[in-house]
Amino acid sequence: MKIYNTLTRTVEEIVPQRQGRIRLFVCGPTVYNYIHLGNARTFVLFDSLAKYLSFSGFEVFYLQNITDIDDKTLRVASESGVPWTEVSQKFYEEYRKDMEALGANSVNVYAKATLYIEEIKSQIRRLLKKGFAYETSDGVYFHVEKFRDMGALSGQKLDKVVPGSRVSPSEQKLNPSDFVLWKKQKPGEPAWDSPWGYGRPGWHIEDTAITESFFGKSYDIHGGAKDLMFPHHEAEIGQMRSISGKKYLAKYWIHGGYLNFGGDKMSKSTGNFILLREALRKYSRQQIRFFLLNANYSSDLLYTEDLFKASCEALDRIQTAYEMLHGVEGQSGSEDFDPGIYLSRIRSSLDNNFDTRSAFAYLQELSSMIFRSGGKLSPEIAARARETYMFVDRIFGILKNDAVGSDVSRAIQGIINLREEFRKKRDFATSDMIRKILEESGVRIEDEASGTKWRFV
RNA sequence: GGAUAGGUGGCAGAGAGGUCAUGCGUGGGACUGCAGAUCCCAUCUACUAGGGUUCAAAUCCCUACCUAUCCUCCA
Repeated sequence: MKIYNTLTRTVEEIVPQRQGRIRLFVCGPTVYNYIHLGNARTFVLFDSLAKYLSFSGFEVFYLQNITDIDDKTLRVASESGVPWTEVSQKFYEEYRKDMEALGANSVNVYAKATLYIEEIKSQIRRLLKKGFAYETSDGVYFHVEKFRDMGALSGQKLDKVVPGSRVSPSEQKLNPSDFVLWKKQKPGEPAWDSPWGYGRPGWHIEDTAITESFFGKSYDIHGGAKDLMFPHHEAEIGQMRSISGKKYLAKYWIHGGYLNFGGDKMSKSTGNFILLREALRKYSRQQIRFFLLNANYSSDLLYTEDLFKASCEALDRIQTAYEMLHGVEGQSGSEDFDPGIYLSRIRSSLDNNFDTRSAFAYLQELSSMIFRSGGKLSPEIAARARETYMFVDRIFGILKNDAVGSDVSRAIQGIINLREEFRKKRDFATSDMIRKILEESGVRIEDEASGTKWRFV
């Protein structure tokens, strides 16, 4: 498949460094709060991408880091009067629960930064030895001027970067863009022993220490949302390539767009966000995933209630067509068609820079074909169509596969049979009441010529 | 100031030189006890502006304007 590589600014065929195996790393969350829908967008993207790469025949190893020590962790800890380790542990667990609820289950290893302190120190030691880092009274810093390719990923030129307003005058940095590798301990802060005294790792170094542990000095794909491109990903590249001397840290860099909310980027620091778990209370994970994936992954996506609803309508139609496949009459329709072409079109859309929007458009076309057939498809065609839906579902997780034949479904079927008795007697007042009560309980029923269908809403 | 990505029908959003994107919405009809779902017809000849290249441009080139994001923690 081809994918847009931020590093080269072109769409490139993915050719892994090791035949048939892809090593994928994605920046995970800083666990000091619940994740929001914008975070979820990124994780759903890479979850789906990892699954698609697997389906495309690659053996994928998907690694994600967990930032479990950070200024924000400490701030939350001191505000709530809870040890920082409890804050991290709690929100790490909540993050995992959220991912589970979202069906994002393709990560092989979640690596917590604090479990890699030795590896982090080893990297810092090597950077110091090679002259890429220097020590000051408050920490160890990476000297950006020593790394020629600094800024290559984002296109930024060091001398044009406006230094942040938060750079305090007391800092002894050689260049305003120098970033911290090791933060020396301040009173009351947690710390680990090191050649540079007690302290804790900087944010950027944890990722390269973790990826080096698992993948070595170079791997295939690095993912993340585009807000991490500068300076975080630049810093990672600077650190690892300075150590390794290799051409790449990762050969392909994939950046996802933002989820915007109320005109602005969804962001924890501005308070402009919807928590994923809040969204999951109102909507199904299928609806959330479809909404997040029904857009170009690198473009920003606007969230509004209306747009979300429209997306749900579209998904509903796909879902209804899929369900219709279960009840086909087994007779050939006048308009037989080949569902296989939709599957191959979906695959080529995905092969083309993971164009999920077009892939879904084809799925919608397939759905229209099924509706147009009026439910009269040969079993063979129905089976092939079902295959297409299942393929899409295994990668994107957008279809509801309610267990038909479960105890619950038998109970619901019983109620529907009861309602049918009233309908036969033309007691519509009672039958409508049953329908209304079922609807309020989350079961929608629809009368069709072939019988009454039901589904969860 | 620098960097990056963009400007497509009522809305969202694909396409990347010549043929229907798709979905949501809207109007009408069919079906139905009603509702829903679905179908049919209609609505829509849309591509920021101005130049150019070409037999042909939403798609390529130039100019202008506009938007978003990053340069500070951020998925």
